[in-house]
Amino acid sequence: MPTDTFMKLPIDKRKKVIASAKKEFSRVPFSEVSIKNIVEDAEIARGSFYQYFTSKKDLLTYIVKNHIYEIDTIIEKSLKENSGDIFLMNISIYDYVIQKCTDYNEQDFYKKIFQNMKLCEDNFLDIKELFISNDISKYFNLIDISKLNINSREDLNIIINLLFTVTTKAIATYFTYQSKESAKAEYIKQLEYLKNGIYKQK
Amino acid sequence: MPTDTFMKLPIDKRKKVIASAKKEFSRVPFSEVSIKNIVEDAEIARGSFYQYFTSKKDLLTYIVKNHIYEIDTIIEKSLKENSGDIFLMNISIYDYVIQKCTDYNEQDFYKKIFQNMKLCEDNFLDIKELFISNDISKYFNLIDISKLNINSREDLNIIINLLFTVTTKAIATYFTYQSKESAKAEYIKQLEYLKNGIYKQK
DNA sequence: TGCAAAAATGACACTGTGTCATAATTATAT
DNA sequence: ATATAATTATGACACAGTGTCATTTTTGCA
Repeated sequence: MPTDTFMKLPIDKRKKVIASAKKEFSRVPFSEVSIKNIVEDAEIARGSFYQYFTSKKDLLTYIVKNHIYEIDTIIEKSLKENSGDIFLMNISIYDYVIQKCTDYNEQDFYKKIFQNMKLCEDNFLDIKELFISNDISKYFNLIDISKLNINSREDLNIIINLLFTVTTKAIATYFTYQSKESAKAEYIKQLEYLKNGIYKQK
Repeated sequence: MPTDTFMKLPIDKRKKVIASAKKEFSRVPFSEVSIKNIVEDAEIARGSFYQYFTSKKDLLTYIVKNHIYEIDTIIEKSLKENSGDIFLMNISIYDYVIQKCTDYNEQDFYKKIFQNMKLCEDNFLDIKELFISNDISKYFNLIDISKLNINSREDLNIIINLLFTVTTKAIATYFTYQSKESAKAEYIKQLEYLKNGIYKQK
């Protein structure tokens, strides 16, 4: 989290810093982002940056979480409105993230974020750390398992992970597609295969 | 690719450079890997490094591809031996990569590689660029589609991508698991869900 | 108005980068 | 064996960017 100092800044100055940061994060992958460029573009002293943020990671996490802050709410809402359907829940996450990230001409920024997201949590830039605040297992009781082909709580976990893997990849891929419609169509089709199986049913 | 100069080096010197590089790549994620550390550990001059490799990326790609060079052969072999079953093909890829990467005490190295692999191709450290040399569509005619629930060539592509996403993630996750057995068990279960569907079949 | 707390500043010491002129070694021709 | 050309090795060098911190400037408030 940014420091109090940053939070108390006049809104215009704060916006300018964030705008410069987004510009830089849109330019190159995370590891190549230069704080020098950000402070020059935002016209603040180098030292000031470190009075506002503890690190590059701190800054990026703040920007992203500040923008995509409702995921938990979206998950809960979707499950309640769709009688616990985990497929619709995943589509809700997908739609929400896509909508948020393509609004306000932020495509370049989020394209970079998603493309550079790690496959697996190591340092960070892992989708889970960046977006999902807590353990999603708290929503397990909202899921309707009667339609699912599971024998244990373990199985449910495996299914959730499987769906999450596919949704995450689909979001990341979305930004590289020419046609946004076919990106979504392909994702929906993948979910259909997950639902009914790739094999022909007898 | 490394330069001719590197290739013509005495085997011992080459091995020493590669060993030092692996040590460094095992220590930190790609972006933090320092060529300074590598040349010091390998006891070569800084300038020599740049006479051998054009970049850090060049070096890493060489090491990995040099070690995991048979993926294409594995895919072809598996499809031919298992009458075109794409699920068994994915398991073959999984097994081959895991076996290669856990042999020779290279776990730390490959753990770092997979954990820092990108979700999507941007710069690189994308699994596709690193491992798969060519378009896999050349194996399409080896796949038995009679068992699959598809209506078009497009559908087959979607299925392949879906499976590949899941397999890639499973490989990456493998290195973070305590129990290697349960890592594989979970992957196999995910494939079962992909095969027969998450929904109960009537 | 004065003074303490908060915020801003940029020079500084560091770390690491890739290059390149020069030196050392090796290969080839006579 | 020797001269010469080609290849390879070397580390100093100029750069770019980092995070810190002593100092200056601004702000809030008694």
